[in-house]
Amino acid sequence: MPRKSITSYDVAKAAGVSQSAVSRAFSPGASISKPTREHILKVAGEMGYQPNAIARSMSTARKDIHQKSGMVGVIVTRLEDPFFAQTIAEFSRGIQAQGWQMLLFTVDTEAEVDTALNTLMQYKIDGAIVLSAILSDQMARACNTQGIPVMLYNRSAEGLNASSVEIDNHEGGRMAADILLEAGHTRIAFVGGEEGDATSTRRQTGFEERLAEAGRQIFRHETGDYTFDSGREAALRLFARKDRPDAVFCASDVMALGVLHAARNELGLRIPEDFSLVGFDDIPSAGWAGHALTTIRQPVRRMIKDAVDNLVESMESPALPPRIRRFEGRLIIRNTVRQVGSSSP
Amino acid sequence: MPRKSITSYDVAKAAGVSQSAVSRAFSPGASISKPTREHILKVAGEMGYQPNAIARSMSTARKDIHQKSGMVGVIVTRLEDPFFAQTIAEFSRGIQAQGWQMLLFTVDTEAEVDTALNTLMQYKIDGAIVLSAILSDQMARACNTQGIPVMLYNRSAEGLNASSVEIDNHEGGRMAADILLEAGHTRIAFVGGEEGDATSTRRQTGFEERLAEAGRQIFRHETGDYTFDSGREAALRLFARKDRPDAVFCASDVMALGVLHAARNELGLRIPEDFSLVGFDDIPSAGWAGHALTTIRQPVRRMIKDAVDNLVESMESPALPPRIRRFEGRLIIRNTVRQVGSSSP
DNA sequence: CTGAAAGCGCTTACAG
DNA sequence: CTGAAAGCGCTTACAG
Repeated sequence: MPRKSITSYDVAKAAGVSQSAVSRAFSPGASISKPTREHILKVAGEMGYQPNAIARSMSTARKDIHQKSGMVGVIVTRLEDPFFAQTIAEFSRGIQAQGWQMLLFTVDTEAEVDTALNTLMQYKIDGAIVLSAILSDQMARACNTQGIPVMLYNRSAEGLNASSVEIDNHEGGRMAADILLEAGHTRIAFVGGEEGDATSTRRQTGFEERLAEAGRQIFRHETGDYTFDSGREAALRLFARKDRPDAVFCASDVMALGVLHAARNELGLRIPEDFSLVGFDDIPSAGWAGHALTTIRQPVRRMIKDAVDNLVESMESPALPPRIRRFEGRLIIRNTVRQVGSSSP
Repeated sequence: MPRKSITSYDVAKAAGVSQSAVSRAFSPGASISKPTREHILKVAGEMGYQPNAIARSMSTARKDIHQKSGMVGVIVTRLEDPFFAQTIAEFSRGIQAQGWQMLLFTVDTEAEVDTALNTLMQYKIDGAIVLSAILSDQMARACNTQGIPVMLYNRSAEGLNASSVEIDNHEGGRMAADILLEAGHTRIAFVGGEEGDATSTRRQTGFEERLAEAGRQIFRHETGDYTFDSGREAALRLFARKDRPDAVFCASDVMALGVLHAARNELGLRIPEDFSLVGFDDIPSAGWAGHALTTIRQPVRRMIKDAVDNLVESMESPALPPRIRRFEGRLIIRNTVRQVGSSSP
């Protein structure tokens, strides 16, 4: 027995004004006298009236102007990953704080991003955030002609008409190499993401570059998929052979924790006595006492605030050109890297 | 230079048919001939036309019928918590699989749930999911009269006109007590959520009930807020005194991991040699090799599938009465509880 | 400041 | 099966 919800006409009748007046009472800058607005708001409150956001969005469509829905679409893969969970949580708060709603779309592979965005566009989102994935050139153009700004997070744009916010992966890779070289390591392994993964590739490139400056190169390369289990398996492979690495750099904390747990509890190795370990991201569990993972921290809060602010600006001024922003990571020294001098007898 | 997006009128003109025909071509069961539909779909495809979901939602509003938007609102607190991250990830996939979109609202305290729901209702959501929180009686009624079914997850309803899916917390508490009693423990502490937290209270009640049956009671009670840090602090308090517990049951895995890390790495205690530890939920990191936490598993997949299916049914048949569903947890024995007989010399 | 009216892009009885 | 038209609940020029 659902009843029809009450509309601005109902309120108008009850308040003895026109429907336009009711609409104006609920529009912040509208031209309406203070007493009229207050009276209407009072009557509306008593009746439990709430403006219909869908109808508002509908009527907001004008010639050559993108229809405003008040919603921003967010596309994410692997939401169960702590790094993304934290990211989505921050985005959600940030978007709400600015008065927008978040339409969330979960995708399993990067290939689905275009389709997801397409679906979201049918809902007339005012802007889109794509996490750790890239969209096609064609899709970027479609967003562009429809006046929908796109923000790439944890990826960068390169020629696509999209803003982006990401960590300086190359420099982060260099930092990781730095501390491992400083500790005197020589057989340094790298556990990265799958072949072609942009983030992992950049971290690796920076890492190798710094290694090369010291006359070294990666001792062994393993591939994972950013899950704990893939880190665990990489560790098993890494330490199965006789010539073991004396240090491991992982392209993410989650994988590093997989390495750490497998090494300590399945392989009986000590960290950092038997090998040093460095991660990337600084997710909450990296700091837990029993992990104390040395890692490269991403300033997530600042990065997300920047991303949200920039997207909001673009949604409000569609003419704004896209902006690419890169943040610096910071080395967080905890207990998984051998101290200089404390190693050799 | 955003261009106006193309509408069904544009397609109609290009295809030489009426606008109604275009609309029908995109409505699954509509009365339209196969050749006409195919022709329209072809032309539309070439033009890149996509129906406007907002307009569709608008025109779907009819007398005494709730306007369908195709969106379900989801309200969550603490999305950064692994348990909720996993939950939201599953909900997102489940909702999408059924053809709905997810409008996500993050809230900091339970008091904000009503307001959040109110906002979501302005967007004419077809249904709502509230995670680990309860809404007011009044709000439940408002949803009811507007024909919006509400699904409570991880909470139960009791008289509210809302469906719910949750674990049997009472029985889960009993299970935890069971294994601890069986291991021969006598000084059993409990780390729960804040005063009045429904979930924690139920787990505690079941736990105490089983303890009482064995002629025992809780040795010490600590309070946390479901965060890792609060578990850590509870452990510090618990083991600061001379008369220490020999077992700890935590109302969540996250808190149990806080206890575990603090005990091992800050207090120098061994688990289960110095005390046994049991958690609740079985989040992914509970199973990591270095944790191997004994816990009560929630069948999350099944629970969420059930919740989504039930909500979808209610959205499609508004007359359906709410349904309360409780799932059984399962004891997952790992390495944090002392084996029987291996304790005393 | 206020009201009457057009328009947003669809869906769906209503007639043919 | 098909088209003309009303209607969904708003916003916003346009006149007063």
